[in-house]
Amino acid sequence: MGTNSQLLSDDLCHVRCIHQERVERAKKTSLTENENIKLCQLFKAMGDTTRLRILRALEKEEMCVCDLAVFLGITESAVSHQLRLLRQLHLVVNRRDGAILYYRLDDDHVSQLVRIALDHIRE
Amino acid sequence: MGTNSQLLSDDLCHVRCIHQERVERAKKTSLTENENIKLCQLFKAMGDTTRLRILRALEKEEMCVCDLAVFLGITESAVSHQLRLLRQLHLVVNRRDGAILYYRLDDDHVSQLVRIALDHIRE
DNA sequence: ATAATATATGAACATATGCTCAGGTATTAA
DNA sequence: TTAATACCTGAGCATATGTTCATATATTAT
Repeated sequence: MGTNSQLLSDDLCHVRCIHQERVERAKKTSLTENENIKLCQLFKAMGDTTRLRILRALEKEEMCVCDLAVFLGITESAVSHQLRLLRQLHLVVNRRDGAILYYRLDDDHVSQLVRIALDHIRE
Repeated sequence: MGTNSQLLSDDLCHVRCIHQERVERAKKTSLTENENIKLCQLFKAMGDTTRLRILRALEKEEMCVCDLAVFLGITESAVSHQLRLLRQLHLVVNRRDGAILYYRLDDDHVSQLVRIALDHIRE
């Protein structure tokens, strides 16, 4: 007979667990389901080549859909789909000037995230 | 006859472009292909519920594979697959203590990224 | 050595994702 | 009003992704 916490766990479901206390602490300090999902959506949005290039481009100056389509080498439809997603996550906003919609970053969080991420990959 | 830059673009491929200068500037200031891919990989890695929960848990204290499996409610195999990915991107590292591998965050970039992302979704 | 434990790996499968195409809406110009 | 421009949306399709299962490797205990 040992004192390993694995002996305390339920063997019926064949679960091994060395440090039950760590698991409990992790559960207690974890984010809410809703926060976790929103965080994931944000990072996932930035984890795509096309969307990241869009965000990087808008960091410098506002652009319209067809500008971005030419810059990226994809259809305006594809750009529009991605911009909708970025809008929903409050990463970009637009202003209308006649028939043209100019997109820009919503706030500077994107720039901050990119800066830190660059720090990471360059170290 | 107008002065819109769209008239200067090549009509053969049916490409519209309002602001050719902006496209050029975006191209000039864009990241290298390699940097772009690495940035995407980093954000994509954090853009998944399971991996983000792993990273958040390891922010507090180091854990082994079976701890994480119990915490997450998935198989150790699934955890191991995800940890390999996080290792390859230098987001986590491990130390061996006998047969057990303890995982922890590689550096504090993850914490910084999460903090800024939380600022964004909470505003 | 042999068995048990802890983790890693490859294959397979269901789901998610990003793109294009076709067509739709909104704004402007004739 | 009609045509043209700028953008949006839904469907369909090819690819990517995350999980489990079966199995392999590495370490420890008997």
